Formats: sequence, C-alpha cells, structure tokens
Amino acid sequence: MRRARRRGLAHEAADRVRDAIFEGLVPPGAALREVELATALDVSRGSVREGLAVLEREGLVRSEWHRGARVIDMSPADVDEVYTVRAALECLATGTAAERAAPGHLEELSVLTDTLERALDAGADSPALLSLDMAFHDRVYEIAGNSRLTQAWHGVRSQVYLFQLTRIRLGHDQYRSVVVEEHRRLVSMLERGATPALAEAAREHVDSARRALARMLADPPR
Amino acid sequence: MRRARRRGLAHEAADRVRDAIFEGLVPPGAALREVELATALDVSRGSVREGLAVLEREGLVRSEWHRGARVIDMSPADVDEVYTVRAALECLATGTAAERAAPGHLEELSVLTDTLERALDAGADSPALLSLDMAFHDRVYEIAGNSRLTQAWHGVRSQVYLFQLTRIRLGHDQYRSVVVEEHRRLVSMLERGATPALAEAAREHVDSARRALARMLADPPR
DNA sequence: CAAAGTTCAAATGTTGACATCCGGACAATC
DNA sequence: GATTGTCCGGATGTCAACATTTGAACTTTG
Repeated sequence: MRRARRRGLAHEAADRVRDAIFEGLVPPGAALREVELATALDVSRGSVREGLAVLEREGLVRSEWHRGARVIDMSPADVDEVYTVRAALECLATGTAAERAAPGHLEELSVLTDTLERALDAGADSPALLSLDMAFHDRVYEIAGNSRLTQAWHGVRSQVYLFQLTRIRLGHDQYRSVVVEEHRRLVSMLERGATPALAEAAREHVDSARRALARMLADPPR
Repeated sequence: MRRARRRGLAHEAADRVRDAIFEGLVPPGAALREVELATALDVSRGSVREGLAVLEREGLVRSEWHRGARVIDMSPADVDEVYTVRAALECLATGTAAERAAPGHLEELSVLTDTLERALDAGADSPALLSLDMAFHDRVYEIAGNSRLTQAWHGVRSQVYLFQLTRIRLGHDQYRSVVVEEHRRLVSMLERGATPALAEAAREHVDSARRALARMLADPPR
C-alpha cells in the first residue's frame, strides 16, 4: 500500500486552484488575488499564499514581488520550452524504467494502455483520456525510481497537462487517433530494454504532441 | 543591464540558511527548526517558513507534515540520482546553447574558463574554484535561454553544489587537476555547434564528477 | 513482560491584523 | 507638452498569537 499523506490546507488550496485553471475557470494570464481566493476557499491568506507557491513550483503560475500571481500564458515559445524539457526527461525516465522494470511493471503499463484503449472505444471524453495518458507517464517515472527526476517532471507536468488540454480542446480527433498506438509502441520498446530506439520513441512521442499543439496554435480550426 | 530584483525576507532567509548548509554549519540530516531560525535571523516564522519552502524546491531540504524540515543527506543513491538528472539537463543545455550562442557568448565562456585557470594558478582555494565552475554552467543555461530548463537546473543546482563541496573537501587534488581542462573541452565543443560529441562531452563532464564523488564516499581518504 | 493506551511538552499549521509596496491618476514644473 | 512629483486604492509582505499535531516518556492492561 502507498502510505496516506496528511497535507494541510495549502496543498488543498493548490489543488482547487489547479483544477480551476484546468477547467478554464481562470484563463491564462489572469491574476490570482490572495484575498479573493482566501474568501472563496474559506481559508486564510497564508494558506492560499503557500498554495500559490506550490503552483509556482509547478510552473502553472508566475508571481512577482508585490505584484501577485498570474496564470501562465502559452506563447509558442512557452510550448517549445516545456516540450523540449519534457522530451529530455521522458528519455531519461523511459530508459531508467526499462533498466529497472520488473516483469510486473511492464505488465502494469500494458494494462494501463488497455484501459486507455477501452476508454477510447467506449467514447470517453478527451479530458478523461488525457488523465489516463498522464497516469501512464506518471507510472513510468515511478518505475524509474529517481526522486529527483520525478521532481523535475513535476516541474513541467502541470504545464504539459494544461497544454494538452488546450490541444484536445482545439481539436481532439488527431489526439484520439494516435494516443493508444503511441503508448503501445512505448510499452513494446520498454520491453526490449534501454535501447537507443526507446529513447527515440520517447522523444518522438513528446515531439508529436508538441507539433500537434504548435499546429493548433498557429492555425486555430475554430 | 540586468534588472534589479526586490526579493523579500523569505529569499534572504533562504540565502542565509543555504550558506550555512554549504559552510557545514548545519550538517546533513540536521533539523531546521522554524522558531530557532526565526530568532537567529530576526525575522518572523512566516518568512522562515517560506524560505524553507524555497530550499525545499532546490532539493536541499526535505520537509514532512508537522515534522519540520531537515537537511538532505547524501547516500550513494542520492548522488546517483542527482548526477543522472544533471547529466540529462546538461546535455540539453549545452546542445541548445550551442545552437543559439552568438560569437560573443562563446567568447564569454572562454573568458570564464580563463578566469578559472588564473584562479587555479594563483592558488585560490577549492570552494572559490567551485563557485567559478558553477558560474560557468549557470551561464550556459542562460545562453540556452529556456526558462523551464533553467528552473529544472535550479532544482538540482544546490544539491550539486553541496555534493561538489563534499567532493573537494574529501580530496581536492583530483578536482583541481581536471576542472580547467574539462571546461576547455566543453568550450571547444560548443564552438563546433550542437554535435553528438558535445552531448557526450557534457555527459562525461558530469559523470566524471559523479565517479569522483562516489569513489570518495566509498573510500574516504580521511 | 510486551503491547496498547495516556499524557504532555515541543514543534509545526493556521489565522487575522498591521506594515509596506505598486501602479495609475492627477497636479506641478521646466 | 513631456517629464517629474504626489497622492491613494488595492494589493502583497510581515508579524505574533492561537490551534493542531507529533513523538516519546509514562502508565496501564492482558
């Protein structure tokens, strides 16, 4: 069993605000005022403040001295930055995971992909698919078992999530048509161990997402 | 000019505590009590708390719910984790920097290496050399110009610093004998653009440090 | 005597009040 | 008329008091 974690109001507050951002209730670039959030969430400003610091660590929010916090926006440059870093991390993570994976782990990743496929076939909405998608990758990082690597991943994870949400919002057909296949490919590569081809597959998986989003941002299909 | 930054007491507190850790005043594994630090630094507990959160983001400190913060320790596993992640980041950073570097940037890195060499020849102490060493790498990240990458770097930077400090404390001869040459090699590779050989050099530079530290930890020369 | 329950000091988590800072609107100045 | 100075509303930064949790010493119980 995974041990239960007491977390405190700050993390709770961070979760609420993060979800609000993901749901689009707080658009990119919007200001996050401490008093406002404090009354809305019914906690003190101190807790909100600490929560915003958590979101800042995740890169979802940027704050400046005496100017408060704002939701990040997503210029094409931002997208490039995030996916470039993600590609490097994902490469390392899949490679390490391949080295350390027990057979059970690979089986588990395979099952996660099955779940994803079934959800797709059952007509689940794209955000739900994205959650499963992310869960798969989270598991890879866990299997790699490098806490610093996981921490680095958490530094871009929420941004990836936000960007991918935008991607599927602008046009989810392309996403739905490739997710499962790309994950299957990753699993099959993982089974063969830490090869250069695996690193290439991981890089390509990330880059495919980057290209799709870049296309969407440059030429919104409205 | 680089813009001036107001930062607040929390960052100031973080700086003090960080320095204290680097100077060995607070040994690995030691508890960092909020009230204690607050009185010592003459700031409120809130500011100390926020400062500790900064150090936690840097990986120098680990804190748990209602159990406070402790300085990380450095098991061989920790060393592996940090240098593994650092290698991946450094690869990406040098590659990107090579792509984007203006001639002036390469010149600047060369000058930084000259400074390092002069300091070495002038008999500067090893911690001073380490500062110059880190400044070089910081500049590479700046030149790469990827803020997410820089942030990921900051997530391991302080740990690298602490580990390297230990390395030179246990035996600085080896360090002094290779720093300059390894940096020269990096600069010359950077000048040839983003080649596979550059990535290899960056990886080797990091790995050399990892091996040196692992050797020291396994077999302390006392 | 070992295991579970109790108690208590010490530390952290949380809060609301007070101090400080920012940015824009308006007035003064050269 | 463009620049500089002053004011003020609204926001964040800081603080010290109060609430909660923890771990360990102690007691109880089977």
